[in-house]
Amino acid sequence: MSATINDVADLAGVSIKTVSRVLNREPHVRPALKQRVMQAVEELAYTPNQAARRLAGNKSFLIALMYNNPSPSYVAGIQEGAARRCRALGYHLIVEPLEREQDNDPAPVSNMLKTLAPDGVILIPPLSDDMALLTQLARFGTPVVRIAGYKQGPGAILVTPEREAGRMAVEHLIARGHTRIAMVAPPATHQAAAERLLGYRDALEQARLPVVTDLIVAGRFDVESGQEAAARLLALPKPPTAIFAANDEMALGVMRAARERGLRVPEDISVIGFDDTPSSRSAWPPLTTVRQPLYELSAAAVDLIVSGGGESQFECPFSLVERGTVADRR
Amino acid sequence: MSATINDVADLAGVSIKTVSRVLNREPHVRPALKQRVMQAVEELAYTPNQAARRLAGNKSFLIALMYNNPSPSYVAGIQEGAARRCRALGYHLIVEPLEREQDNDPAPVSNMLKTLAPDGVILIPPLSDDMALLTQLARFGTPVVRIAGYKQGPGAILVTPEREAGRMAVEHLIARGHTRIAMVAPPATHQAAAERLLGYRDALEQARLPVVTDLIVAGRFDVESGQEAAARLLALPKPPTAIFAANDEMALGVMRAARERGLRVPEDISVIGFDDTPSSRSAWPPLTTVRQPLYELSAAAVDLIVSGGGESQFECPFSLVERGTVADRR
DNA sequence: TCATCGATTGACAGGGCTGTCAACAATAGC
DNA sequence: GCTATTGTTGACAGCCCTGTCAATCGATGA
Repeated sequence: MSATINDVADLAGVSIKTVSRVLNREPHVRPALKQRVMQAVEELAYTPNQAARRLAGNKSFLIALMYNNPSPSYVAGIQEGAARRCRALGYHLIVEPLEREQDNDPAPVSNMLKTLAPDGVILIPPLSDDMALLTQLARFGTPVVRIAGYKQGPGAILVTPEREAGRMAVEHLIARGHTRIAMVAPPATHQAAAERLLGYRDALEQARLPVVTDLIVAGRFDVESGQEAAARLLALPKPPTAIFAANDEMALGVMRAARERGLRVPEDISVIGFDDTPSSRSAWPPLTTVRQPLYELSAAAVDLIVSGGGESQFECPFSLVERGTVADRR
Repeated sequence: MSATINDVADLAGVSIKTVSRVLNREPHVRPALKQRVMQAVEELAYTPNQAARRLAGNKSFLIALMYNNPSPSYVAGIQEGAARRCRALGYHLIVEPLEREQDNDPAPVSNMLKTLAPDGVILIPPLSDDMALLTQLARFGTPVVRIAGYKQGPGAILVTPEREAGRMAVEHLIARGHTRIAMVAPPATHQAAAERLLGYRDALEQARLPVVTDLIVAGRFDVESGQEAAARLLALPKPPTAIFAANDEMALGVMRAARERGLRVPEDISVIGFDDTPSSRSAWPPLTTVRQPLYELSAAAVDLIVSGGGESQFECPFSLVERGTVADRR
């Protein structure tokens, strides 16, 4: 079968403990020995056995990604970055899709924590702010990284500057000459996304434009709610010339509503989304949106767990993806 | 810390071996004892330690999902079904995104197989037909389930009746009075999807309609290639009245091409896709498409691994999702 | 009634690795 | 040159389970 640490030790002519030290990058090994060991490892194509490692020590080299986020592209982006980074560091990623927030059965989570004892857990919104879950994880002492977490609570928070990103989107609109800008806001439950609304206000205020409450309508992150919200917005006596939707799905809904009223995008109404989902790319006209660096974000989350870093913030660059739904009115 | 099997054995007043037997559903345990043990397990909230279990026995209770499929929604669907089923059976899912087919570095895979020793591996297309990978997996003796695998090769194949599904789509068109039906075919490399083309022919032949080679153009599964293909199709002297695209992205491209020529969907040209991605739902008009039962498929894959079942076929029901891109010409 | 045989139970030995600790070597300090 | 440190190395125990195998129990058949 597969080579064991004994084989390597024999081949290198050292004790298994020394091999172990080399493998775990522990100090106190002379370079010459280290060299010999590494060569033996190479020669035998030796790979340490994870189960034995975990049983003896306390590291499992496993990281769990928990989510109940309904957007496949968001989850996939995060997952891809995390898995790649894990691989590079000799870790592996376990995925744990949880049921919706209502179903707060703690058993599956406790279960997983006990059987697998992952070295860390990555949470993505809206789980990042699920207090019950956070408390449960804290009881186990498992390091937790909350991506785009917002509320105070146990576990490192990896803040994404959503507020700045929201502002960036609106500034783009303002720079194109729009002054009457509406927003399809995120649902109140999604705390991190609420920051986007704050960014919207920031941009408006900085440009000395009024913040009109009629121009802010909350949606539920799906196409239908975006459509409904936009229908209301466009029926206003003084309708907006541009609409910023808190995610792409709702932006697509906005475009639908516009079309229903016989309005052309972007000639009659400009639209900007958030997330850069595949849908936004394949829509017609292709949606101008804000891209989150999911890949980099989750890679950083893994790093944070592996390095055992405490509370930390990661400033990552959002970028505006200009496509075809914003008209220049200057 | 967490309770061990010894604690359970003590509480139940039996040997640890008996506890082990109960936990693993082995025979030769008297109901009375079984009862006592289960109660002790309950009381201590005991969960067996995966690492120890694997070290001692040969089961890791881990299943690996490997993919390099670029469609987030496809991967997410499969993953969701697999992870849920795993949880129900006491297993866990590891995800391994592989690099594109070109990068055939076997090291990461061997590595993972040796360190984690998963009880099985699930492959999704196009990996399901990656011979190099299949051979490598076979060398390790790890059970493999290939979702929508096509070519002969080692490992159980889980066939999805893509051919029938393709035919279903085209029959839908024919039933609506279309007789000149084009297809944006899948790339030749995607074997499973090639079945969809066969289904297209089947439907045409059964309806005694001619199979015109000019009406079959291959795409690359992305919006652009769908657009290009449709541009060619629509520029034909006798253009089709309906186009069946081998996936949703290309169908969206078809709609784009139609719009560019000033054609209305579905009034002037009907379009039907394949996969039921989120994009198809949020497109305008929403795309009529074929839904694959991804969730059920991957759950079945897990079952196959856990039960140790050999070669097997799973007939799963595709369904036609009628939305707004097919006109009735009768 | 007694040997026989299957059902039931437990003792024990690892599985592959890391933590602990003791042994020993090299270096520094006086 | 000699002791006090610090740096290196290995022996050994043990992590928590399962496989093996022997022991015990109870029932069956002669």
